[in-house]
Amino acid sequence: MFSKTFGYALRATVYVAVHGRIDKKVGLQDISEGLGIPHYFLGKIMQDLVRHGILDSTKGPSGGFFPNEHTADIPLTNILKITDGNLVFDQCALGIKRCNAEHPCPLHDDFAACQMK
Amino acid sequence: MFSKTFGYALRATVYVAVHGRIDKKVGLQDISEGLGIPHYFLGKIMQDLVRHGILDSTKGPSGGFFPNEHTADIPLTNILKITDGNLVFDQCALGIKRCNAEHPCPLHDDFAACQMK
DNA sequence: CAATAAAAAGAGTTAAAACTCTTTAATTAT
DNA sequence: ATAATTAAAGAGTTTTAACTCTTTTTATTG
Repeated sequence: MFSKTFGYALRATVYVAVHGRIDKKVGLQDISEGLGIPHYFLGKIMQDLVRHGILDSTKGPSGGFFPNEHTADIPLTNILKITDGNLVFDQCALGIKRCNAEHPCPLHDDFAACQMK
Repeated sequence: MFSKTFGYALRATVYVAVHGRIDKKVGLQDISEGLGIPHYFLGKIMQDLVRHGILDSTKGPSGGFFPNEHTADIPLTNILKITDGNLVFDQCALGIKRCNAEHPCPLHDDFAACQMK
């Protein structure tokens, strides 16, 4: 349902939001040790988060990751979309192919209400 | 977080509970077509459910799957344990290795409350 | 009791997710 | 300017989950 990658991304974002500022960047090493996430793998995930504007980063000595003006307001679902794509959002909660507004499954309406696309 | 297999198992169990009785068995074909789950794969999953007593089955012509006296009362978490193991239950919600009752993470207590082992 | 129909069991293959390593580019400090 | 440091990018490998096929066992029915 949710990938491990999503969990890592979420936790790393919170970690940077809590520990970092523009004048106090958080290094990859620091995050991966602090959260127990494989170093190289987390690198890839962080790349993605920065690319999508969830966080900012700089290279070079004393470089690292830090929150930007949006970070605190980003809906969790944005991160979910980045790591896991839209699958959770555009398919039936019960996996029924012909489920739609006309022929809703028992969960259709409740589920639609919390998808907030 | 939850495997696809778990979703299949859950849906198939409900399908059999709804459509089957001891004198009206539900065939694998029927379930897999009704729910859009790959035939052979579902076979494996059903095997497991029967082995663990979630459902009953008989072989032979007009054989198939049917609910037993427990089926309706089985906690969803039993099925989760069968398909996904205990991982969801015995590790920290935030994935922090040194999280425990003494050194709880922010979610520890809330999460423990809903693990109901 | 033979033929048939169904699930169970065994033994895989394929595809996707998780993870690693190496090289390159950017930044800082000397 | 050069060396050092750090993230980005590229190009993988490994592991796990998802899925498939074949053979065997069990039950039913004519």
